[in-house]
Amino acid sequence: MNERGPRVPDGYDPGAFEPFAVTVDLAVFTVRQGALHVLLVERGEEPYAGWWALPGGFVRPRESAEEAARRELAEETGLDADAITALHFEQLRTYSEPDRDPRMRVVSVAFAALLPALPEPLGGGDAARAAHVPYGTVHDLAFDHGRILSDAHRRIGAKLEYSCLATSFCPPEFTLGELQGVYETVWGTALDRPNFRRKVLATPGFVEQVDGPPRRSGGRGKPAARYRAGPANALHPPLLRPEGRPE
Amino acid sequence: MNERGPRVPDGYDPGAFEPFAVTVDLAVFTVRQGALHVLLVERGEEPYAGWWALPGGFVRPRESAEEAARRELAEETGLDADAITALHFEQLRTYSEPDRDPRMRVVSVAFAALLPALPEPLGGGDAARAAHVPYGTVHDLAFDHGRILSDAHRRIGAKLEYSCLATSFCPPEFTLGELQGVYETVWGTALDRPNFRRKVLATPGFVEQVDGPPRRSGGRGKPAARYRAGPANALHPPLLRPEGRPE
DNA sequence: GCAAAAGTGTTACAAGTACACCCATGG
DNA sequence: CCATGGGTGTACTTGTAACACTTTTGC
Repeated sequence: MNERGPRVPDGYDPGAFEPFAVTVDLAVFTVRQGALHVLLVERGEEPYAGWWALPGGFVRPRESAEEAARRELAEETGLDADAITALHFEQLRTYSEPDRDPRMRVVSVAFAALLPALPEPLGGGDAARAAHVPYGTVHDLAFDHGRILSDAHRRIGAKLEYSCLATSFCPPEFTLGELQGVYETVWGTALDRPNFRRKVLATPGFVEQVDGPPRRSGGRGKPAARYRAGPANALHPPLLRPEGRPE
Repeated sequence: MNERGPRVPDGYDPGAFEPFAVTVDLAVFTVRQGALHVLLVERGEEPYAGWWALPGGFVRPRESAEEAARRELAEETGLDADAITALHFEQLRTYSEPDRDPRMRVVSVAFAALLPALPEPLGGGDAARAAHVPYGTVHDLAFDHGRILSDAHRRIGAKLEYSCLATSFCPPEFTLGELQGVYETVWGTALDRPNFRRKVLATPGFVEQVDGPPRRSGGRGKPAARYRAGPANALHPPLLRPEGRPE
């Protein structure tokens, strides 16, 4: 039967169907010290007590999944609302297998978010235990979160190829070396610097040079010019990874 | 608060939160007579009685959204289970704005499906009124289905660029002219035939030539060689549309 | 001076674009 | 014999890959 068609006129009685819980799960990525990190929280109760899990929570009655995702991220990281609205947020897909949560029927909308490597304000939120963990070091996540996380990683990697997404991993001003580092850590491959440079600068609106003194990127080496993200959000032609396979 | 964390120990009482209805909505595309068509159903009841809408329905207590989508499509088209499992099915995204359905809180997981232009078995299903409508001719759809449909169209168009998806629009055996027609009708642009041909044949596993007599594609012209879909599902390098902008 | 990082140049090759042209069939 | 769609060849342009080389800093 099709409850939205004319054949089930009582299909809209809120008590006529089994209730679903709707949650959001967040895959929050950061590039720190040349390694890709993910924000994880430690569960305090059964099931999976003591396990690492993706941050997330219930969608409230009067908010959309996107709003819930932003709210949860704010609570988990302690970032203020302005910072949250600025960063890249993207719906991944929805996980709805009947037994993905042993307690009840939970349908979860997964999101990916990209953070620049800010001074770590964790603990400012109300999360019991939360940490940016290097991607790939925690293999057993609660529920189906391991699958969600690997789906998110694959998606982010693919999007770097044809979008300007990489700047979302960077602070407001960055060097081309840092930008290249984002690609290299997410993809796990080395890139040719001269070619990367040309490619980025040849794409109009990807990055804009910032006037002013060049920036020191730590210790040795020639000071690099500073750039900020440009208005473009698509890359044409795409910046394909060496042996890349999309999707 | 975060009901999946340790701070809300009663967060799992099924009655403790407002119930959500979870539905699936389907954007079912076909290429017929050189035009892109979408499967729409006419609503029989309020709200939006008499309006065209995407087919869809509630997710049942023991099925995933993917299973619900396949079941609904079978009911709507009358196709048998084998045909349904064979065709391309893809989760698009989830629409969760609180007021997208005026009656109650409905979270809908949207799917896109691609059908080859089969002999139309519509009415074999139990849909009141369903039809393959040329894409773009119906502008006012019920609920937020207009938005879902345009999102689906954009996604399908983008996926043609880097996946072997186009063969899903074709019958088991097809000509390169028909395959090119799929690209041209979905993208709305003309393609150079010699280049298209070379590109497709140069991608290993995209199509495989079928031995046997060449096929007449209607009336005039040289008979074309027949092909079937190959084992590949990604296109490397991608087949970019003339002035394509992804996403 | 040496290592490290930024930045420039060059060359060889692969891929995409835009055509002109021939082939087989139906009317 | 001509319109129509299938199929081949080719020159031109663009993009990519690889790598040599110079510049500017810290130590």
